[in-house]
Amino acid sequence: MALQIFNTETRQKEIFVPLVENKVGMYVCGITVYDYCHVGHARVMVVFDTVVRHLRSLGYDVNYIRNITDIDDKIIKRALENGESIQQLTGRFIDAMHEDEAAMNVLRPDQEPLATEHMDDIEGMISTLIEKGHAYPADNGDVYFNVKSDEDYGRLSGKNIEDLESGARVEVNTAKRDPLDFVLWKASKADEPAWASPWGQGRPGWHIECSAMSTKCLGNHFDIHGGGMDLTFPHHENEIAQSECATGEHYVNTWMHCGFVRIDDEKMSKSLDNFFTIREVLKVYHPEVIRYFLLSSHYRSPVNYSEENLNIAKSSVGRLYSALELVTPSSTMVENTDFQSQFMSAMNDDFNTPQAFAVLFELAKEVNKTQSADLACLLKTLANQVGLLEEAAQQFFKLQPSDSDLTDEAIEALIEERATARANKDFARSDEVRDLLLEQGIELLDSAKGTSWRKS
RNA sequence: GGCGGAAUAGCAAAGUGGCUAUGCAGUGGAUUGCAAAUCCAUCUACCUCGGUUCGACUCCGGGUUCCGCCUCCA
Repeated sequence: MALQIFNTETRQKEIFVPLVENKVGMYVCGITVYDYCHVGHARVMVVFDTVVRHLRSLGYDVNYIRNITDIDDKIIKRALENGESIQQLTGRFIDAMHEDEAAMNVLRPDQEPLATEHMDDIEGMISTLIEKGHAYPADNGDVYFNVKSDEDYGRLSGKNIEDLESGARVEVNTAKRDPLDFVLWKASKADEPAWASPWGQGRPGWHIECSAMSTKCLGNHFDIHGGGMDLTFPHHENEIAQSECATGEHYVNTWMHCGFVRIDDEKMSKSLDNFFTIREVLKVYHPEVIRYFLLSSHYRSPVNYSEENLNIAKSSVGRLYSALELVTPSSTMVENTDFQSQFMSAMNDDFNTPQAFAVLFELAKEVNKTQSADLACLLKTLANQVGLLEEAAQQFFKLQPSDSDLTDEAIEALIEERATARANKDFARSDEVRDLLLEQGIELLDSAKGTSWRKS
């Protein structure tokens, strides 16, 4: 089964055909760095990381670009509040973002362009748009994109200009010729950071940086562009308008958008102040549990953040690891099994991770039953393709975040003591030790090979 | 108001015009000194009303409810 991807623009799954054979150019809208990343950001990171991993496993040479927005109104405001420079603020949160990603097994993109480092490209694209009559400098020093000059405007989000006009909110900005026009270049006030431009001191509008940087990194026309669903309109719609009006070429073949993380059936977002940061959640759950949770529903569906659902994810990942704890994977994988082809088919069907997970569970059952080290290797290999089961199995169960104060040495000592008691058939003491450890969230598992432990 | 997406067992979540999805939890059994893990068996489903069909959870139409975008948002 060939890879099919749901394209937001056509609202259907399409067989993926890259522009250049065996190569994929992919751009994903990253985050604006003025705070810690939350679980909603984590989903975008994990989903597109999984997309890239799968494309690579299919043999594509992927050039994965994800930008960082390091200049905008919120950044300016937050830096002012904190009494620090913009560079200090963004630098801190870029580092924090990289830590969070690394924790969740998210591979770094090939390039992470910063808006502030591409002012020339941004300026160039704005100039071209003005030359071609698609943009105009206004009296207040701003430069706007003229939406009416783009006949195709609205095709990604399925909106038409008339509907947008009738639904337009009260426009306070009178410098625009039309309420639908959006800003490409913002004139700066006296105390704001500014870059020189033919239109005076200012900074870029939000949408233009992605058009300029994606074109710079991937060319005028590339394969895949992704982001969260909330970016479909206006951000990506505006990107298409800017890019296609500037270059005269088709901009992007496949648009991918991932669904929201919800809390109590509401979108997790900064403006609703109902978010959990990645680092908060990592204090309670192992990174692979979070990763599993985020991939346990299809990327376009909403996923509900709750303790119950995280706990389900924890138990589920535990089941997969149990198989690998029971059977040490060999170094030779069995190729061309049904499991492998089912797994690949699921992933080829618009990255159907829940279906792929079902295959992993069936494979885990088979590993448990047959004790096949080769199948265990297959399980690990396939799971690795979606960034799971990368830990040593024994380690996974010991690395669960918990409140226990016991050191590994203390646990091992108690296990020793219990072993002696058991050898002497002192089962009362043996059970005492088991209960003692259980109170600390430590579970003991006896087997022919001896006693192992895990944090519950 | 415009546009778009959802409704599946206790919970989570795929999928299909007729055949056990899967995971978590529950129940019974095997195993265990006792447990856990594992294996076997097992109970709970497809929002509602019509239509098409030999047959619909799956297709079509009307409802209902929920969510998102239309302002910054991943």
